[in-house]
Amino acid sequence: MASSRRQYPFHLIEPKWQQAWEQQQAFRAFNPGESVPAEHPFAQRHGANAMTAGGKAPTKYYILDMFPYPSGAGLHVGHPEGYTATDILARYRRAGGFNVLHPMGWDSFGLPAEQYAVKTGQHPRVTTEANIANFTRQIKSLGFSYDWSRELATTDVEYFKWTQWIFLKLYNSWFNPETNKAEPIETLKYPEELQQSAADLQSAEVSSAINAPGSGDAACRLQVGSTLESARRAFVDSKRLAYVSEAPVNWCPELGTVLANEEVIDGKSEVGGFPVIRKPMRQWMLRITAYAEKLLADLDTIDWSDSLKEMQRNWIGRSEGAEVDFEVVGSSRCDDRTAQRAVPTSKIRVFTTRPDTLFGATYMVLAPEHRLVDEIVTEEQGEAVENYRAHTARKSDLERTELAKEKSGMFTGAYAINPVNGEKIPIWIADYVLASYGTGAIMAVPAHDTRDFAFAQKFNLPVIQVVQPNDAKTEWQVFTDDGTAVNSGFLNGLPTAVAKAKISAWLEEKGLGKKTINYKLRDWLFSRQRYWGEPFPIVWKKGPGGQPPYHEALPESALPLLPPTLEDYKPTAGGEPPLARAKDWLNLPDGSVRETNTMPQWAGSCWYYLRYTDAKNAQSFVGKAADSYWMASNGKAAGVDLYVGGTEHAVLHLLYARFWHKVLFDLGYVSTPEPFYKLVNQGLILGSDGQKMSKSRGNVVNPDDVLVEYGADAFRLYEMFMGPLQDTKPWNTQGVEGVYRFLGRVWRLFVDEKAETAFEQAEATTQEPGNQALLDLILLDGAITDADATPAQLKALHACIKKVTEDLDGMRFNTAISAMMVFVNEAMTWQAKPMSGMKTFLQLLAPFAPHIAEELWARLHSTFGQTAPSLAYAEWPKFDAALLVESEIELPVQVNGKFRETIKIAVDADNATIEAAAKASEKVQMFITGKAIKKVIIVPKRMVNLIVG
RNA sequence: GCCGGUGUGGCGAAAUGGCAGACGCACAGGACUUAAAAUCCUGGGACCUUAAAAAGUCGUGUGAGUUCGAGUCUCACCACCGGCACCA
Repeated sequence: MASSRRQYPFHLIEPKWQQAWEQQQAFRAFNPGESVPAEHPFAQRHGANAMTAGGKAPTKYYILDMFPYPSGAGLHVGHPEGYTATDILARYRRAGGFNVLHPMGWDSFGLPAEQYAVKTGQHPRVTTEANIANFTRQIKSLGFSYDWSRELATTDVEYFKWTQWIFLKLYNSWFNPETNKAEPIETLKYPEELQQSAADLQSAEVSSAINAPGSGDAACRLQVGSTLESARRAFVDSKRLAYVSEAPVNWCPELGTVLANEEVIDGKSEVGGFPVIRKPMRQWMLRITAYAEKLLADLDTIDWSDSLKEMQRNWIGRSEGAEVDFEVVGSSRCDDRTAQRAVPTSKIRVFTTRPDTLFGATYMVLAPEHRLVDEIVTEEQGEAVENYRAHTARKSDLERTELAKEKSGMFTGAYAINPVNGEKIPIWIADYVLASYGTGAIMAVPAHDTRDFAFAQKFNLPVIQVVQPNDAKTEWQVFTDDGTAVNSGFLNGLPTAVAKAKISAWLEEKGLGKKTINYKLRDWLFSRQRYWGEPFPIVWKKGPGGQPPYHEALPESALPLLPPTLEDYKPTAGGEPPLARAKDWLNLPDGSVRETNTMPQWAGSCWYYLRYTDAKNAQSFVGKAADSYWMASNGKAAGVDLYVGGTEHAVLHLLYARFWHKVLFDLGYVSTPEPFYKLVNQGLILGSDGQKMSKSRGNVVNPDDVLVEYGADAFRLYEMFMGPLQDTKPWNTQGVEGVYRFLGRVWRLFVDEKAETAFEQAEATTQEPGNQALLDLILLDGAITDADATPAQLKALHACIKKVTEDLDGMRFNTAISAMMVFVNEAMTWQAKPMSGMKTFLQLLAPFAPHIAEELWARLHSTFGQTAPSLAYAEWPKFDAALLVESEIELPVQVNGKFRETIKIAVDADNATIEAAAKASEKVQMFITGKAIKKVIIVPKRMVNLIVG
């Protein structure tokens, strides 16, 4: 397989041009206000003052790759697929006259470096930096046109300082439902009872004022005897976009940390596949649910693939329905605590998407964790219910999922009244009802819900039909679609949609319920029990008079908050996060202690695209001018113009980043509501066996090896030639050989054969392997002259310009490359090669294979005594449609819709001429002689179809 | 189960409703060479017929439909890939 002879000296050309680009900082992007050095190619194209106050700044084009986690394994061939696509487009846009921002950086917090630290005691920063160095080397060897002056890593102190700063903004903001946006916490008004004096304070009233989701714990803290101050604090804390929750979380014992819902797959950790259990813990949460509606609605304003938008929609999970109150009857086990309540909790609120089936509700189910369970359970059922609750509490998510086939539950002994018909229905608890969705309680309509039906079957509960399928043949049992209401009193005969509207209005009128929208989206669990992450800029103060401690944010001036240096990176023996080991860091002089959790890896990636626009700003996370220039709305486009990365981030990174961006937008720190206008997912590259690449399968391809053998240009070209960017496709090393041969043909199209031989001989005998001077032995082919191109040559060239340009606009890299192959195949046959046309071809090739294009471009100019302008900034060629017009075309002729022959005919021939020519064709004659021609269909310039009978 | 996507030669793929398989890989034959490599040229969906060809028939997962004409549009189904999954 190894080629014994290089197709062309890429091993000299590629390092040469990579150095040249670096030396002149060719791909440095200039910010508004910057003056450009006169010798920089950007200045030569756009003027040195283009970016200064009076200058005419070119339109920006922000093209971004998802930055990688710098793992110890180094780059695999999947990374450069996206990077090559974006690089080609970045170079294409630069040639098109745009000011292109194309940066690269590192998502460098993360678990592997920490696990290595736990094992070896090596500081994660050391590992991380070594890995970044390796990634940098690999990425640079591919000749990408990144602006390295903007390089950043999420682990940089100067970067995570601002990550912490954004956290403070979240902490110090609340979502105002009236203005429908986030606002500084200062605009939050206390409810009336908290404006009064402490003496008037009734804890029950305060509880009722606090109804934000996830605020149950805050309410718990409001015991009788709270001071006004702590009550107010609890109220404010319950509204913050970053808040503390004591709810059950996904705890992964193996990883020693909690995980976000999104990081748990089938009850196992996404990383490592370890079991995850539910465990109540104190955690930091971000109130992403406040943005559910905006995150959903704004999907319509951005250009992402349908499948990706759909994934986000499903994850947000909006559903419209109604909340209905059911009165509880029967005995209530009143202990001292509940007896004191001013208003007995005699109502159970449920959420349903099918209020039209209310007449069919034959029982109710509460989640086992529902807070009313204790109050309604009867004496006789007390123990059984308690046992059931204990049993489900022990279950992990995995067990809950695995046991889902078999429903379980327990009768509480209590009954509720169905508000529409006064029927008494039993109240059960069951773990198929989730505490965290809706109200944590449902009305069960077993006739028209598969889960309720299964439950009713198991526990012998009645099933009443209330919807009649419109198709009479359909069985009504477990019919969950729309139909017509039956056995439903005043709803009878109404189609489902109408019945829903009518019952909703009726409920609202009677004060029994109201229309409601629910979301599957949960708040984002934002803390991790790890070392290698951003520490929270939070301290815990001692509560006055023996009250529980409360949290307080550090001032911005205290940022960055650095993590302490540790000897041992393991969690403490008591299960505290590793930061708790650093006693002098942990404990502050005034007796307060620092938060020991750290932020998840997603934090840093939520805003890195903003930092790139102003990477060195020491005053602000991003400057106003930089933000509004690079993230500006260009007509409809807003934010990053093109973002390319893998689908694995469809709901994690891409949802979190949109959320942060919207908060920053609401608070006035950024100028656009969405971060990424167009998003494209590159497909997976499989091993040559068609399997996912993995070490265990031994099918991993290392780019370094490919580069040694074929060079960066061939590697880039192959990655793009394999197929459409979005598709999953297998790697085939012989395919690399194919594009490598193509580059060899390009080389031989330009280079004199004898000079090539002389070069090879000299290289074989030289002592210096990388001797650049040898390249001077290369002379161009004498057939390249400054003579005019022939019409045929111009046609071939302009067809190529047209195809490559259109395909680049549509991101069809594979067909663009094939168009260049067609051109080269034809040009190889030319006796005389016109210099101007050859130059133009190099411009087309340059985005794909920049090194060989630069080398030949430079040689072409110097051979003809010209100074070569920068290829990277040379104006993209335009095609001349007039040159592509044919005087005569081949027209396919069909008889009865079957292709029979092509005829040559003038383009502008009229229909009569075409018909005559078609009939005259010898082959066509065979099929039409002796038959009557019934009809002739002529599509100009397309085809002729003769219908005979 | 629900949602989204994909099915075209030996392989990667290409085709505004109009000549299916461009371009490339692998393969076969030839030229060059003492020979090989590299390079250059030629061939190539299947079937049928033939000494060879020409001609012909079939052919884009399966089955229907729309149309003068369908890989492309519509409906039903099958397979594979990705996502979600007790969300009321």
